[in-house]
Amino acid sequence: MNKPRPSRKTRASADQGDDVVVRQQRRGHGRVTLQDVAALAGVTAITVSRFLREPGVVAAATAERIGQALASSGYVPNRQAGHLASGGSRVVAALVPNLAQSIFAETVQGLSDGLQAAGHELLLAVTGYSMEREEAQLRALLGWGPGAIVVTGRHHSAGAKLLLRQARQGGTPVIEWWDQHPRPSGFTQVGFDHAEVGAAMADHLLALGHRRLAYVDSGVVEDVRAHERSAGFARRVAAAGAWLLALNAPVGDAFDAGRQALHQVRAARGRKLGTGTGASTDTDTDTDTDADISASTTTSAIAFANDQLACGALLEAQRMGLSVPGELALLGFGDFSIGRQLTPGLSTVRPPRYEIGWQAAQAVFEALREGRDAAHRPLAWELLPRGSTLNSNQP
Amino acid sequence: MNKPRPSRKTRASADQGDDVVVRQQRRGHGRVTLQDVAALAGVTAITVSRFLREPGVVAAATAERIGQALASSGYVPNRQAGHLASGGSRVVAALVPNLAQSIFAETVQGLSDGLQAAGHELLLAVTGYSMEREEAQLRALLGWGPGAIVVTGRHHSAGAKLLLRQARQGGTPVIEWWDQHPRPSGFTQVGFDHAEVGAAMADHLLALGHRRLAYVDSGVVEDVRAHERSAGFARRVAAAGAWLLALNAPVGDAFDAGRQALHQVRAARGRKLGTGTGASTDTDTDTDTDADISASTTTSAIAFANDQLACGALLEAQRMGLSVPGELALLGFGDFSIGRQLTPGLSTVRPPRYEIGWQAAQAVFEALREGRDAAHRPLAWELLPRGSTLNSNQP
DNA sequence: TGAATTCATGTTACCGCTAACATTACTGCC
DNA sequence: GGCAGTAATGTTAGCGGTAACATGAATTCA
Repeated sequence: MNKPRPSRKTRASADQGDDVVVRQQRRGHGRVTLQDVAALAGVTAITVSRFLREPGVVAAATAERIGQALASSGYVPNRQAGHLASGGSRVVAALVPNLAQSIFAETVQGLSDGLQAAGHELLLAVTGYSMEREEAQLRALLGWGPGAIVVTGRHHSAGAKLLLRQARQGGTPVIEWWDQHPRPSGFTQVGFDHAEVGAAMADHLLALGHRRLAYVDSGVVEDVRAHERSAGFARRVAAAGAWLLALNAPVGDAFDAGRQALHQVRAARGRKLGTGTGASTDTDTDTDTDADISASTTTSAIAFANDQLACGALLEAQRMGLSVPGELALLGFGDFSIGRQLTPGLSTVRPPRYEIGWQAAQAVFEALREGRDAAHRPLAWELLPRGSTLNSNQP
Repeated sequence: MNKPRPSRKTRASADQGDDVVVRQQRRGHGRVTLQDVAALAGVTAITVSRFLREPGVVAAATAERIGQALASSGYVPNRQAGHLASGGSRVVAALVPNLAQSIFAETVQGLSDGLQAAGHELLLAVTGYSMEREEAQLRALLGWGPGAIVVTGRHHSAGAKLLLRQARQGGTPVIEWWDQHPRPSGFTQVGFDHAEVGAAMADHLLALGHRRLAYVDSGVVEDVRAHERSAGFARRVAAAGAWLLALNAPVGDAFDAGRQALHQVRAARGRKLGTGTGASTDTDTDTDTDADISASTTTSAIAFANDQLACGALLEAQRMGLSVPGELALLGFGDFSIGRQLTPGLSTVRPPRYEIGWQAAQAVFEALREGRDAAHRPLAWELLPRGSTLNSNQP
């Protein structure tokens, strides 16, 4: 790591001028530049530039020499200069709430794979489920003049929304992934409607005859999508006139949280319980229409914001000797491998984790190609009934 | 997303020149520039530039006006131009083999968190455990003139090594994470010695009296670090004169692979078995010193390349009615939550997943601050004995 | 009080590359 | 053979910032 580099000769250097005060030359990175390659090949920089972008436009003989010059010099193009000059950019900025042990890791991988194939690059920022941090990150990323921006969900701070609108106005495609909502946000959405998933989860349990349900929501206050699933679940339960116990998972390790949540639900036997943190009051619909509270006075099915919570509860239920799904049915979200491995297998919803990333990349390409907003990409999810809700003697 | 923008007036425009052919102006991104802000504040661009980098150097009154101009204009600095002009860069390029459901996700998060605090940005590439792809990615990332480069492990293609050396020569810190080897690679290493981990895993099982061991290595051929753990394990087993069955996990879902691996190990009862793919022949040390093959002729302990494999095997063992650790001890690597949740808990090694990312960021800062290579950062891992190897009546 | 110094800001040139226009060499054609 | 048309390459002027040097006003100090 030695800073001093051989001083490349510059055009305007008055070599022999003794009394002429020579302004100290500004030095670049010391890397090989287009100029250097061009000199090697006996052409000017612009010819090499053309060759790099469209090899066909230069004469065959020239192309040959340039090719050799490139190879022998170890030239690495300076993207900053290129993008500055052309105004374009092949960087895609993506923002995710979280990466560690989350569904987003696979989505980022899908995006990365998709971009890769087209020679785009990925600038990634992790917001930690904080809208404030998202806005700051967004501001920083915008400095790179990204060719496109991918943000998670449709809920952002007012400042972030402004930045996104401005970017879009400037011709930068903005894509919201992991969400899809009837009420348009103005940006291309690649994902699915979480309220619908929540409703489907409720339907599944209701169809199996459960009338006293519980929903364990994510303990992360800003995990808006989890709350939407929760709300969708609650509405459907209310519509069916069934009984709902809604609570939020404790913070900390998700498996442990699931275990604790199970105990909370069991402890609430026979009595109503509010949400844990009171964050999302609208999901707190304890639809206690006593018309239908028939035989069982205790919760017979629990749905969870994610598979980790559900698996924790499943393992705890087994430890307690509770029969699943006989005494208690459990339903997760996310379709993580582990859920399929347990016995009974965890019923869950499979979101298109990887697909969202891949399709987001395709949406970026579409927008850049067409010069206008890409179409929404509603992606399919799937409810996977397994042993934690289905008795073996049921269909 | 409408391209046409109001044409900002340029300095050299001969507004009234009728017969003077005016060269078509080149247009930028249409975004607010430093010039615009400066004009608003009644100063020149350089003053605003100074204010942004070091607010103290401009007069209080000027600072006030510039601050207002910045706020009202919605200025977003153009990093490309800035870095081009100054030669510096606040981007850190990081390469990981994989993100989805892997230990690297948390490491990237650690890096992201560390960089964030210091106003650096993260340019991420996923190599898919392919050295070829790593080299291509590296070449692309270098085009951004990153302020530092973080690569996974110390094994790279010849071309990639050359690029890294060149970058380092040019003053760009290069950091290798997730590895730490006595033989220096020339770059700063942030991680631990995987062979040592393998040895410790063997020691743990040997100390418990196991003499017929199996090691299930990663099925990913290019997962060099897993192979190093395997080799370290094998050496220690050989040194102890115990019996080793080494095999590679099948590809596919890691839990399923673990299940299958268990059957393969059981099927090998009494006979030797080569490695599955033959990738790492040096781990294939079937140290069949029959001196010590006493009572049991069947494998009594299996170590795995990762927790997913181990958990798969643990669940399968339970399904088969095998007693763990009575008939079979199981040991994983990675310390994923799930291992702690199962009964018995999975004995495993906890690598400093998040810490590696965070410390890599610190190493970047150190290198940039000191102007030379940062010191190696050997990080501690920990073997966590749990129920899958320890009988409850053992200490 | 006037020269030296400091402080605040401006001017110029340049980072490395590419858009727009210019030029040159080569082709075909009547 | 001269001229239009085309193909290949060159020239110029930026993109939006910042390093280096310059300048003028305010301040210090002998």
